[in-house]
Amino acid sequence: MIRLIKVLLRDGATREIPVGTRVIDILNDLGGRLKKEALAAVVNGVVVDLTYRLEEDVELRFVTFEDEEGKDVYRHSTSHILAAAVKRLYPKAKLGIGPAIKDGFYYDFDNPDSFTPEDLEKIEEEMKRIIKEDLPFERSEMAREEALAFFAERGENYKVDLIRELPEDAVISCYSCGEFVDLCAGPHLISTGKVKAIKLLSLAGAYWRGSEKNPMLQRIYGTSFPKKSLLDEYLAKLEEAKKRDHRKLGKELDLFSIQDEGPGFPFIHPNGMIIRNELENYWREEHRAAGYDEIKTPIILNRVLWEQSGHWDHYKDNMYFTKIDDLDYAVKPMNCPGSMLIYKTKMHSYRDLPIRMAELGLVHRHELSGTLHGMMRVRSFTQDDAHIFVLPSQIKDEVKKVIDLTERMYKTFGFEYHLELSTRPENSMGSDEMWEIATNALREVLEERGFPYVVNEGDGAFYGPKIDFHLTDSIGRTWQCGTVQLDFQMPEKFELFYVGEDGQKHRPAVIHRVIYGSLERFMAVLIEHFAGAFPVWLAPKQVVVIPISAKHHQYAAEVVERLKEAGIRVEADWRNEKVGYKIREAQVQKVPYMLVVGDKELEERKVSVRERKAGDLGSFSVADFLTKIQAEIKSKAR
RNA sequence: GCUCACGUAGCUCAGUAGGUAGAGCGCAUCCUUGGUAAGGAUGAGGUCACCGGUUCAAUCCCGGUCGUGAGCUCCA
Repeated sequence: MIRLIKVLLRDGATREIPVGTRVIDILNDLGGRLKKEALAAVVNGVVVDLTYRLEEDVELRFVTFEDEEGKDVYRHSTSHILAAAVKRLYPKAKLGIGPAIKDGFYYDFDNPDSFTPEDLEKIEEEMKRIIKEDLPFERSEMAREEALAFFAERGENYKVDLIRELPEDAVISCYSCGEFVDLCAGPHLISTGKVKAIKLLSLAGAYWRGSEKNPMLQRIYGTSFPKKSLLDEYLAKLEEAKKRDHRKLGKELDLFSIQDEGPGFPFIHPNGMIIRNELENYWREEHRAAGYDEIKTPIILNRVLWEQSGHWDHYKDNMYFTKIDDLDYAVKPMNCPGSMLIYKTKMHSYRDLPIRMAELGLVHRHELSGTLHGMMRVRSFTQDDAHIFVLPSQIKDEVKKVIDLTERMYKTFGFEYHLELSTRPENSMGSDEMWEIATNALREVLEERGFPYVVNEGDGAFYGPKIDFHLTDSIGRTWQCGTVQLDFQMPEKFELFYVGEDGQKHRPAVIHRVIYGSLERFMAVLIEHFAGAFPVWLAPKQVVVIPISAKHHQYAAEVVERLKEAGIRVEADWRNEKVGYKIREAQVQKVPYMLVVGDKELEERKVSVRERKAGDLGSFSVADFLTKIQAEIKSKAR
């Protein structure tokens, strides 16, 4: 008598099937689209192979490429195909690891010779062959000793490493496709033929297990999709990202430059300064309204201060030093100590708190040369910093206000964002209790406000936990910009106090926070977000007047003059060229408005308005155009 | 910092199997006065990243330095 078990499917239906039935048999029974598209199954919340045998009553659902779990299985299986191809072509290559990642997968190899881009093409061809062979992925389990011997015999010392690190009771499984066998927890696709469209993308070095003490392996990145059209779409997205690269646009639009004479120290050109000043103006407006005072503190301060703040012990590797009259000084990597000193210059009553001190502070940090990246990752940058000195009872309320302000400002630019909470790092100061209290305070704010958030264990600042804002740009990439950090350490180190209701000295808490993060990075993100086509309020050049021929120069000059008087950033293109040529130039420079003036406009005292995206808007009087553009600037329309 | 690749005119890039270089765009001058994404002609512009080595001769080969890119690690 065969025992029957119950399977609860996603639609709520229950099936009775003989024990030991494979999930694929149920799938075949279900038929329909799912039968073609299912990649793996989830049994009681665990992702398994389609060949998995059911032994007890379970909840079962199938996953396709639409599901994250499905994508992961798909890409992970493709990484095995990559490894199999590399092993065929380069038998001496040793295997590292090969996981699925966002948008694709990678596999690390230790090969005596380094791979070249030509090798990548060969490997891709071999992968296609393996896919064509439609080799089944087969799971097998091994005892620990057996697995160690198996991989040791094949010279796979990295795999041996991995097995050694597995917990005693772990099930050690391997998957094979054809002659290729890899240590792997799985699950995998039914066979290599399931993979339709593949592309190897790049080649890079990566330390074994992410530690610079270990040997460097060669990492091959790639991606795969169940349809060629999806792969093409993804590759087009990569192209689009390349077109938006702020380093490329920064050059083309003459916004900034980075020179050999100052790696990581950006030069901001006149066009870039216009954007930056607009950002600062907007920032000051919002901060004034939110009750902040603005300060400015020195860039170079005495060593003693940095010892007191803890930076000397916890941040020295990232700091620059100098000597003045034989005394040691440091260039500030953060603005907080300066703010602490200003707080200490006078007595504060509990009635004065919260005190919100904002500073657009230029900081310098020695980042590793290999991490520098345009204006995203630099060695000197201006933080839109603020330090809020609060009574312990005001902490949560102030953190909420900071989140509100951040939300307001990000909305202006059209960014969506998500939050991450970072907890105590290794090299940090203060007692566990203090960290506990601070971390809980931040967590409570997040929970009370109902914000979903991710926790980054051990990723906080050395003086306190933090909430980071990761904003999402117009093509779905995320960037860390804003952060709110709660700090009980600096007030302690600097012996800050306020006089309480009881006439006694009490310790305030400090909230460190930035909204843009750094003006440099924020500008870079903006450039990529808008693909260089800035909203009118930010556009370095808002209007170009285009006279049709020399006859119209005088009228064009009048128009320019009127717009200039109204505060519009306007220029005319006086060059001896045809209209189409001048329009193309303005279009390429992404100027929001072009005003064409010729005989007709001269006669009617009007301008023909062309908008960079919408095209020809027809003719306007100068006054009407001014009303329109000024309204757009005022509302910061996007 | 580490691995690999790269560094030629303001920009984007070609090139020389070792004999000191070329295109397009841009710029200048001239012709053209033209109505919504490139009119034509002429010209200027480079110690081929820097320093050393090999060679009769190096932009090219070799070594080093600096810088850039893709990643690793790290972060606003």
